[in-house]
Amino acid sequence: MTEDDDLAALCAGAGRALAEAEGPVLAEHGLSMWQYVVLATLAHGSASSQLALAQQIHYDKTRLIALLDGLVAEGLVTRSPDPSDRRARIVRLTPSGIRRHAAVRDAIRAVEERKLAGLSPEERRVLRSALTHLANSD
Amino acid sequence: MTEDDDLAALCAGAGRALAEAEGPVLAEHGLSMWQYVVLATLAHGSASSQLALAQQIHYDKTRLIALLDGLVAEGLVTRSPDPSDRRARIVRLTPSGIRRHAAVRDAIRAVEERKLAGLSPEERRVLRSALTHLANSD
DNA sequence: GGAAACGATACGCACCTGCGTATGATTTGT
DNA sequence: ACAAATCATACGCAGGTGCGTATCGTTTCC
Repeated sequence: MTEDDDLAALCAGAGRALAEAEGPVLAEHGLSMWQYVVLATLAHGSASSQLALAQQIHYDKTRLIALLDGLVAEGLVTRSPDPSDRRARIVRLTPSGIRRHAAVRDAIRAVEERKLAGLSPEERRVLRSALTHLANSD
Repeated sequence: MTEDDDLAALCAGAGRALAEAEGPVLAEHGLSMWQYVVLATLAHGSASSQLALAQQIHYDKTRLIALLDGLVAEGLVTRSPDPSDRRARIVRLTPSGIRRHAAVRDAIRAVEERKLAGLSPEERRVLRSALTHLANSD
């Protein structure tokens, strides 16, 4: 019985299961998946311009504008001109955005914790490391 | 440094990387991702009706018809009436479909092998088992 | 045996997505 | 200083996606 599914299919299945479990949590906090991804990326601090942000999260740069508009309207992020390059805008979390992200992140982690139940710490470590390897190889 | 990305984000990243690597391989064999998923599912033998097939691969049942039409037109699968329930159609791989699937599956596995380079057999085992666990829990 | 459920199919709709194009402001390279 | 590249933004288009609805033949269940 070589069950041997494609790795891609396994990733897709796990990803879908996680997304389905996390969807309601995001909804409770009034955020869409992409809005959360933006907040998380900004919280991580690794995005300078809007273009860089779009590339980092693999989101269409022309539609990122509307996404950010929504977050700005909710007071979760700000768009300020970059003093060193006045073409670019620097996107930053507001204090309210920081709080919102922290709250949602904790809720998300609780959901993941539940989905990971039954896996040893070592298995979890290997899982994360292997997924990171797959995402960054080649 | 609690890099600690969301598991969902990690799965998405790994899945995207695999899909990007496998896309060209599928194209070389003249198959779309969904066509390959159907072939693989049929090869696995675990689908009776078209409805069951759609649910198994999480594909919209109303659009599965056109997908199957394409595969039938290419002579890779057949749609025959189920003798035990004349409403249902049994979808089967043709000999040509079996060969096509085997060829693509081998090519896909070679790609995955390359992406997995650097992971020990034990790590690969844990990865597969953990992903399966995530996909099937709850 | 008649009503309700079910499978395959067709069709339309609303949304999301990636992609190309355009424009204005600003920076960079020569 | 002038041309070319760059960033944010707007707009549209073609394709994919899930979802609801309808029809037709068939099966199930009282």
